[in-house]
Amino acid sequence: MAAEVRVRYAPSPTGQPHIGNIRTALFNWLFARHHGGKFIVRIEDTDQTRLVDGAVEAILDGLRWLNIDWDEGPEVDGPHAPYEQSNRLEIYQRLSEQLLDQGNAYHCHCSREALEQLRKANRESGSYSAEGCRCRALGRAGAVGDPVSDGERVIRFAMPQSGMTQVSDLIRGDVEWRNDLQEDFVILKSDGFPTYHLAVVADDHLMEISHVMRAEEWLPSTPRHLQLYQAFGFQPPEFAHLPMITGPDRAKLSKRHGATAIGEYRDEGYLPEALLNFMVLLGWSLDGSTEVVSLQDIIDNFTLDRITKSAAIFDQDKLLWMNGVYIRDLPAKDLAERMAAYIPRELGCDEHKYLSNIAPLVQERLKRLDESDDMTAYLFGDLAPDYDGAILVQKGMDAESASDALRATIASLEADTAPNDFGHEKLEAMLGELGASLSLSRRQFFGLLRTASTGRNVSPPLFETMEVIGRDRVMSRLHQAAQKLGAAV
RNA sequence: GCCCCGGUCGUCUAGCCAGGUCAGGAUGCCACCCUUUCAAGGUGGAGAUCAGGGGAUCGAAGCCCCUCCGGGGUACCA
Repeated sequence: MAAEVRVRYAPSPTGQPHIGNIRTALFNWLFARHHGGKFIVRIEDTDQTRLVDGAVEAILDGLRWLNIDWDEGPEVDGPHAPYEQSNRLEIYQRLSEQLLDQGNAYHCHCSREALEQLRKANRESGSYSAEGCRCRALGRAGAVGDPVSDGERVIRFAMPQSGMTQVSDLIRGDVEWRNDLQEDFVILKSDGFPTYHLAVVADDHLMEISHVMRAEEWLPSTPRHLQLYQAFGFQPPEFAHLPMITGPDRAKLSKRHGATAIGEYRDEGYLPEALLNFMVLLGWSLDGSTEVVSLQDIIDNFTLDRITKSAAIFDQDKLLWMNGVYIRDLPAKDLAERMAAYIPRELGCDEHKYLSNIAPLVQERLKRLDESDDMTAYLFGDLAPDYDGAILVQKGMDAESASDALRATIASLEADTAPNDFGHEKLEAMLGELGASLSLSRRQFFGLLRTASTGRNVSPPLFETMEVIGRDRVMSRLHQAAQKLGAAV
């Protein structure tokens, strides 16, 4: 690779940025960073009918969230600005004129319906045939002379009617197409906007893109692009068509497969670094055995020869596992801060501090950050007063023995602990001994205390949890539990 | 219909290009260990006739041919 590596991510702002789309961005970015090249973002807003408000911002937010930075593009600009195709219309129009002049393009007045008929009539190939549409034969002069449909005309590229077009794809190898099977595709629409094909070729050339890395769904349109490069006399870039990401049914990932927008993953509490690690493994591998890879190692080893050819199903289960791995790997303070973002209350200064005491307790139980609120609810404030007292009674006990055990615990704690003397080690020693004298199993006794202290029968280790909750609140919760049991007895 | 790409455990994949030990790892699932619950961790297990069929070879997941299946593309969408 002699020249500088320049790759681009070229999304259309037609909705929420898709996970498959973002994966393409990620691969381009990794490739650029691996080669010390440039990563460019270009907004392909050539379809005026599908624009969605706020989509550009959502796309950029998605990139930022994953920590993918761009060297040229919206907000940062660069030597090839503007980076929104809607602001580059003159370029495409000028280029279309050039093709018209060269005889590589022509005006076409045919209606969609007429073309549809043509395609149907051509049952064998099912494609539009230049023979049916006479516009190409009319040439430039003929088209201009038709005042009636002047406003409806488009410009089509005149595909060569013989020969082959071949690409040496960096991932798929040599692929070739018969030119006579290709349609004369539209390059400039009747509204004056270019189609993807014209715009992408023009801008990739103008922006000096060295490698076009895009999803496999683009492979079939590559011969069109190659022919455009040739007609313009431009040197084509290298092409690398990435395997697609599919849903469990192996069809192209779409909304019906559940969460597909990058923002949903953020909202559900996935760590960006975990999602990134997971996504890169969809189609790329370091060595076949390493799964958790640091970003630096990914960048250092990100080469095209390690990219798979086959499409990959997006496996939520494995993502969840990996998210857990990354959560467990976080420094407690960092985890606490991230958890705070998922607790839908304003946390005071004390509560933030408290949260960093809690974080280590829930760390290895947390799979997603959005569980933070529920998983810490009983640690904050007062216990929900209305949990069912019946869950206090553990397997193999009755309410009376539970009640007795609770009263004994209360008495013992009141006598032998103080607010500043409520450490988990001491609690464990004390209550372990007490439990032994009670003719209850550890499981039963500790289970009872767990439920009484937390209102749940699942929690982090009991004594650490009690310590974090603190003596005052533990005592009041024990009393509360005793009352519930008293009512039941 | 036509064109193109793909096909290794349920899933992500290593191995393929430069044929040669029980096809390796991870996830998910199951069991056991640890254990005050849930997790985490540890150990083990089930799970792939390498899509199928031919062929050349002493030898094929790898090379060649055919078939099947899956997907993508066939728009004045990207």
